[in-house]
Amino acid sequence: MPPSVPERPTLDGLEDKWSSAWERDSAYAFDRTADREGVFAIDTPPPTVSGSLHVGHVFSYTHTDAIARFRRMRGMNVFYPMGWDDNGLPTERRVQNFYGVRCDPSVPYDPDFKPPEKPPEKEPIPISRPNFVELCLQLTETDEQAFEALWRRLGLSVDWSMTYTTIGQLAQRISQRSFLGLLRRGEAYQLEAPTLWDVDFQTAVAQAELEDRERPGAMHRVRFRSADSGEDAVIDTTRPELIAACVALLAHPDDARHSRLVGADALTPLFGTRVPVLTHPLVDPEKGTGLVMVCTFGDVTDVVWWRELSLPVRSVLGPDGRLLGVPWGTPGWESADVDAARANYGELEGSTINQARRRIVELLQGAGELVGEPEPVSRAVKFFEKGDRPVEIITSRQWFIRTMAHRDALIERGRELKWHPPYMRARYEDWVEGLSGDWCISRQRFFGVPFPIWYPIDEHGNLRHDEPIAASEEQLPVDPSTNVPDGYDAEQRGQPNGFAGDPDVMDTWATSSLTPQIAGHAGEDEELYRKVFPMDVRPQAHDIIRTWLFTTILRSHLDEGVLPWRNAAISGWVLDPDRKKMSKSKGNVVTPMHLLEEYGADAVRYWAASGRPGTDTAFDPQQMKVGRRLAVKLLNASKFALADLPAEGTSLTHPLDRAVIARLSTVVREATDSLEDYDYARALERTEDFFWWYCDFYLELVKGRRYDSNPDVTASVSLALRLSLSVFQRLFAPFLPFVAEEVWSWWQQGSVHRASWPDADELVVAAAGSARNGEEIALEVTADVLREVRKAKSQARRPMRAPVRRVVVRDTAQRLQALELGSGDLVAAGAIEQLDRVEGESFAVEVELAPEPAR
RNA sequence: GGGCGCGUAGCUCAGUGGGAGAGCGCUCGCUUCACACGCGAGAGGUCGCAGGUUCGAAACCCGCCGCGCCCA
Repeated sequence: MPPSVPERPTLDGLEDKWSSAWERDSAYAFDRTADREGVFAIDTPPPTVSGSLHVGHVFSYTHTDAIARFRRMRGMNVFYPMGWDDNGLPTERRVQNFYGVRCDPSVPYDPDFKPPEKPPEKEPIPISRPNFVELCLQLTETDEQAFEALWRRLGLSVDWSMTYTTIGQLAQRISQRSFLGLLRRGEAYQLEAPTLWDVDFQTAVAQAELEDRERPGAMHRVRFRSADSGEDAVIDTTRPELIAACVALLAHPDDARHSRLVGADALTPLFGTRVPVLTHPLVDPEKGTGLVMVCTFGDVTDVVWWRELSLPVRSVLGPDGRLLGVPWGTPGWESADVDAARANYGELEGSTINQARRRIVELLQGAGELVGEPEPVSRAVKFFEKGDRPVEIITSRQWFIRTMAHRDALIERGRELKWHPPYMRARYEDWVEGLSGDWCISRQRFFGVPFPIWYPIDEHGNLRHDEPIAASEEQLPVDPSTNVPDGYDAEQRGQPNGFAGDPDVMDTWATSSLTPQIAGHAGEDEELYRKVFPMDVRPQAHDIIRTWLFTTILRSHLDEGVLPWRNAAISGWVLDPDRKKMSKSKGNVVTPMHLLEEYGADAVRYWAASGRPGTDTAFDPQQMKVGRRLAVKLLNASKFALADLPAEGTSLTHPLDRAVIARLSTVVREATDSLEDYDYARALERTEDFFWWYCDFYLELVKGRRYDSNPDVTASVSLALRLSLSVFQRLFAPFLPFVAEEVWSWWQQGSVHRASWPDADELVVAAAGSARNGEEIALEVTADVLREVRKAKSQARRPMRAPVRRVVVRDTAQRLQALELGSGDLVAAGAIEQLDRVEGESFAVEVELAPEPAR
């Protein structure tokens, strides 16, 4: 096919032109008839669908796309699906704000409900759970369409026929099926236990969803008294509002200061409750008085003490974060002075934690039990990462997946996995080693995958949590709040001798930890699943190693006994120009669409692909300009090499042509090795570096021969140009897919993205022993001299085409001999009339310009 | 407090034992037959600080300082 090169090549419109062509030709479709060995499967991260994608998404998804395109050109059958993570709290919050509604499960379903045009300014409208879920589905679908449009514009080579959502029927079936399997095998269990709790969202949260925030507080020194001797037992606490929940005082076993108290009981101030004074090695004798109170529950250490010392539970905190009513004087709530306890506690009941803390300090002061003044302190407080108030620990019934029992095996799995970059494995191991409890997966929320579980109700109307009724395989996916278990009628819901559905939904990570199974249709399409699982690579950012990466390994380990993938490719973050993490709360988030419009997709991708694996990278539009320049350069170099090019010969007969191909083979080898090792950035850097050199020196040197009228002269250079451009176009294809496709289409059949990746060995053959004959040195010396000639012209402020009367090159004999091979091109490119060579120790060039012509 | 990473030109970053590098920015020049969205040239650095290993250290080791992230 003769090349068809546009008169004025341009980048404008390439995104639309080629993305629709790729869609039309199913250019990136996974071929499910192919062999398992030829499959390269990617466990694409499903972005959270709440709002919009930002430039950080563009950054990391470009990395994955470059790898996908490379593997495809290597002949692999690439499985590259997209998923949308649309279930969970982020969506609920977005729907609440967007429509001005809130979910109230007690409200009946209204089939005609329409959200108001504008959200109400004051109170959100309470709507039923099914109505709420409908709005969630509606809004996420709109967002997902916008996300897909952006990905297409960016040129992700995703197979859009494989898209899944984490709220979809497929994901629900697979999540529920996996859960039921875990339940059967005893890896999932239900337990009433102290649980991390967010009082605003009123749901359990997991250890992995916590973050520390530094908060001001105050250390209070509070006097307890020994029940028998009346002796002081003074403790320090930041949480005096929990004194009513105190179940023990603790000292370190070696702390002599408190040994007389140990073994006796103490009375709590204000409430007069007897609590034992015990010892535990976790108490820090250096802190405060060395005596601490244990409450149920003030923090996670309290849970440890409560469990290890078999202490009772006294809960004063409700799920809404307010102090509960307490039946003083009944078993468990005994008091030395019941009336005083009632009176004092009456001041606190119903108030929030902060209100109660202020009031109890006044009560303690009034009773003379506060020693000194509260001392301001700043300390790390645990928050749910999406929450606004500190997490509390509240006893509730939750579902757990066993992790503690599998810790050693999970660390071993982490060592089987190949990490890119390798040091990221430390984050995984640190996390697994630091786990303190099993994974709580139930959430008291609405938009998520329900537990496929009902409970029988006995004749007295009590739920039998210990006899859960599991859904059958045929029922999946089920919503136990509308579906009915086998053997029951719908009328029996909530009735004595009837049943009740489990009201909770699964944590969003409990679904997204199954992305390899969901994308591969595990248990649904086993032929497909066996071809793609275990997958080749999990690409993701480093901040979710403890959540997504860890839980995915856990689920595959428990369900399949294997690693879910062989490689983990960890990307960094995009930081703002001040090197701060981009986040919505900081208001420094950059949305990508306008960048794609201003610089073009290839340019934005160039910036993204320049960020090293695992390394945080500053947002830098300047780099996008550089990327655009590179794309334009590829257009123009291709035009030069292809437009009206004379016929090529069958072999490279000129030494410089052989040399440039030999050097290109080295670049191909480096780029290939780097990409094989997931180092897209190095591959791009090496390719780009050589390409600019090639344009600045090789293309300039061969111009004389390229435009020669003698076909014997042009045969070799034509071959070299076509060969090298073909290689460059393919090397750039993973990074600059649009411009690469454009220039490829001028002269080649089919898509460059389905072309075969350049082969370094073939280039070595084509270069025909160039390196052996010193021809690469010839190319080097020739370029060195040309640079000196240019320098002389530039310093004389003359045009580059200005004629040179004489050039004297001083160099070693070997290099002078090599220069002979390139001298023809050199004198043409430099407009040199006479080229002389003088043997010498070191390289030096004298340039004598021809006199400036009279104007 | 522990772990990991980072510190090289004004900026963004390559560089893992022998020569101080690239791009951008800046300055100067050049309508050049692929490209002015271009080309050529130039200025610019105590390689965070201190010590050690070595014939030789930006690189390896130790300590410190600073930044970031994760964990406690």
